[in-house]
Amino acid sequence: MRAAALRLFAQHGYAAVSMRRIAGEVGVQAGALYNYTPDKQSLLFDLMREHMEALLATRAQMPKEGPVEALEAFTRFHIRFHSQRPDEVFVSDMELRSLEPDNFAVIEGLRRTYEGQLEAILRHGNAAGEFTVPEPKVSAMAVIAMLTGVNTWFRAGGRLSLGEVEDVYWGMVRRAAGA
Amino acid sequence: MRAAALRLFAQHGYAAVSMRRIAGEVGVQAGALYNYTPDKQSLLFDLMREHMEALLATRAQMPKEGPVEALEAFTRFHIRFHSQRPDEVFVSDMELRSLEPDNFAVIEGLRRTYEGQLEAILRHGNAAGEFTVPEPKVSAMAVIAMLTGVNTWFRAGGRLSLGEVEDVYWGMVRRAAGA
DNA sequence: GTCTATATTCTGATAGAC
DNA sequence: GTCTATCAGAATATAGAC
Repeated sequence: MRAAALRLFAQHGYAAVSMRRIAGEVGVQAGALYNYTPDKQSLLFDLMREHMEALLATRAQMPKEGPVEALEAFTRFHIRFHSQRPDEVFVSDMELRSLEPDNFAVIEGLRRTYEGQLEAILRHGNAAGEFTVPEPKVSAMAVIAMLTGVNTWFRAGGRLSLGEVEDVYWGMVRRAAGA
Repeated sequence: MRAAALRLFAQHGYAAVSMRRIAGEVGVQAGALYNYTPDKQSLLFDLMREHMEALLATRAQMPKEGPVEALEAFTRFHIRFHSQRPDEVFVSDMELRSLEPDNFAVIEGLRRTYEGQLEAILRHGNAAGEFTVPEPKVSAMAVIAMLTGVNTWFRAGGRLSLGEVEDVYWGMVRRAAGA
């Protein structure tokens, strides 16, 4: 059910997908879904929360390094992690407005935590004299927006491999940071 | 009707907004809307098409310059134009999937035209020896994603003025391009 | 744990009075 | 050009049989 909901939400949007349609994908009737989720909103919220928690948990396993290495690691990690989960990323970016206020606050908090990690890397690099980033908070959001944009066009099997895409983006991020 | 639809589509999503609700915002009954649009899909499509055409028309008025000046002008223009039309940008980015195939193809074509203009600037800069951009097409999409990201956090009256935001982003774009 | 059936509300769109 | 009324169908969610 969760896999079907994720795919359908990504493709058509939360509001445009009915519980009947999710059930149809799974091969059951609509009523059966309510044995697995209390309602449609919880289904969306759980998908988004678990995506964000997986993102933070995976990043937490990365080694602590110097600013330049940390920035490169963040860049490559972000591209790789997000390119492997296009539906989760799409839903998490597009359906924030479909969350009820309490649920929105939770997801927003997780997003800010992630942004804060990149901001910290930029600040440490500035302090160490390795970066010249005038606005670490703004720059962190700018870099994340740039990196997440990979998902809008990258397709495996295209002209560039994912590793080559990482190289291009890391080159831009490195230069943008003044490293 | 169009202003109400734009705002509601941006806030709640196309599928989540009913014609009755748009009519309620306008202060008429739902049936009256059909004197102004043949159906809901046309309403969305017209909003998106006119936004993209305004974007291209406004850019067409900009003077032709050398690569560095053109890149700075593009950067500042993109941020300014998009920050003045947050609802149009949001709908145009988020509701591509709500367009019927023929309508999608039209909007997609307009988007590619715009991306191609930035790509051309980068290619000319490379040819003139003023930029060192390894992948102009990829870099153009990366820059546009980064710049459009301003809309997700910028609010007039915050710590930074729009001009200061432009300065920060132009600094990142300039360095990323190797200019 | 899935089914059928249903309550209740809402949907896009149309017809015809005025 | 807006209204009321309506069509035909779909929405979420629930109840109760099995």
